[in-house]
Amino acid sequence: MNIHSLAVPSPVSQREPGDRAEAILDAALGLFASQGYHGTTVPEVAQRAKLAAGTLYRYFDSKEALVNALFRREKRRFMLALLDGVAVDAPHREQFRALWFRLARFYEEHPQSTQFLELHLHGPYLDDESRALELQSLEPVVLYVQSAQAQQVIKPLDPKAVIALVYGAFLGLTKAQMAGQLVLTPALLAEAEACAWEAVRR
Amino acid sequence: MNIHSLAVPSPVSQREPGDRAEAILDAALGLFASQGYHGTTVPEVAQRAKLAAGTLYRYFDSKEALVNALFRREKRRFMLALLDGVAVDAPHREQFRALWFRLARFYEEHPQSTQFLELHLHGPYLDDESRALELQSLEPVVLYVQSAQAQQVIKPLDPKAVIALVYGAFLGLTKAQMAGQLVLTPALLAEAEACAWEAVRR
DNA sequence: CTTTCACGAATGAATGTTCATTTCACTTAT
DNA sequence: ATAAGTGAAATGAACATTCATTCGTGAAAG
Repeated sequence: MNIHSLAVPSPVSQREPGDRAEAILDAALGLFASQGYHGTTVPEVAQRAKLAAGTLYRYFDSKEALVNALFRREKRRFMLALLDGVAVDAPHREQFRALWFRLARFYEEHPQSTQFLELHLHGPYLDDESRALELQSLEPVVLYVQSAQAQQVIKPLDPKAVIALVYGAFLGLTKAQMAGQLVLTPALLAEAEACAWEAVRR
Repeated sequence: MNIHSLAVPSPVSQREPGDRAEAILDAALGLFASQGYHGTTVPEVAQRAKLAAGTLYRYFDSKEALVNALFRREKRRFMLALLDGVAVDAPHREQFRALWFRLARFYEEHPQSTQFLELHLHGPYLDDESRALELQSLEPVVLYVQSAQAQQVIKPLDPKAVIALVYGAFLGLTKAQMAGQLVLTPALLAEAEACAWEAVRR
């Protein structure tokens, strides 16, 4: 996709490209999340990242490459926040609560990322690699649901329906908060967690 | 209006019964729903509505006026489908079921409308009138929830949280279906309705 | 009955603007 | 000096919108 060393003199490793590329991705996140892909211009992204429009193209081949790189970074962040170090041996009820509050924490710390991932899930500009990552990410959660179902703890629905219901409910809350209709206090989040559990428990 | 609207250039004398504006809105619905506002061009809308780009401007002042007219038409359709003729005297459990299946029916019959309304809810191109309609539409549903809460039938959460949870869960299902991960059979919808009720019942 | 006329509706090429992307002259570090 | 990185401006394409023109129709005139 972006930086190949084919047609260019071999790159001397005296720079720190990570920082600059990260800054571009950070800038793009806020803009894509609030204005969408087509509603955001490249010069806008560059300005927020404090560089000139042309310079951005040294880090990303195109606007499309940028949005895909961003999607993959945010998706990985999200899945890491959701699953990394989760206690797979805990009771299913405990795991459910843990997953819910990990969702809540990720949203609290990265609302733009949540918004971006939701908004761009079905964008036609996402490439095969991004789509593959999307599918692959769902797998561990499906396994959790199936395990809980095997223990008769969660209703025997299609696991993807279970996920859609619970995550959909969570997203509904975040949307209401972003629209200013609701404040997601810890108390409300805890009550909503109980609701979500009641929805899917056997 | 014009009784003889057979003035179409060559082939078409069997136009939509009423208005040409309706044909434009129909065309715009499909495009805005799948490509978003900025991702859709006016000539594209005109072509799908089978008229020239310039002609569209005889019916709508601008692209923004078009998307607002469309938003209001679809929002009204949606609220009508959800609430019109609902049995306000039935038990709350019955009303909940009725509302859920009205959602399902509307989605089944107008998936693009569901998608459009969800996608454009927070677009900065929506004007004050559209936003006012949005807020006003929520009111009857809030009243239903409050009534059920007064009867100790639904959990005493913020009514908007109840709505966000239930409608969010429903939207989660529709998204999963549109992504091809799920098929919303009548059986699944009925099971999901039971889940949603378990989530919010007292 | 046929021709002419008037006028609103419809057209699509033209307009000015904005965009993604490229180019190039300049800086900076070696 | 040289190589690599950078920003400002240039470029060409695509966009929303406009407008001079054409078209189709019913009425009027012959």
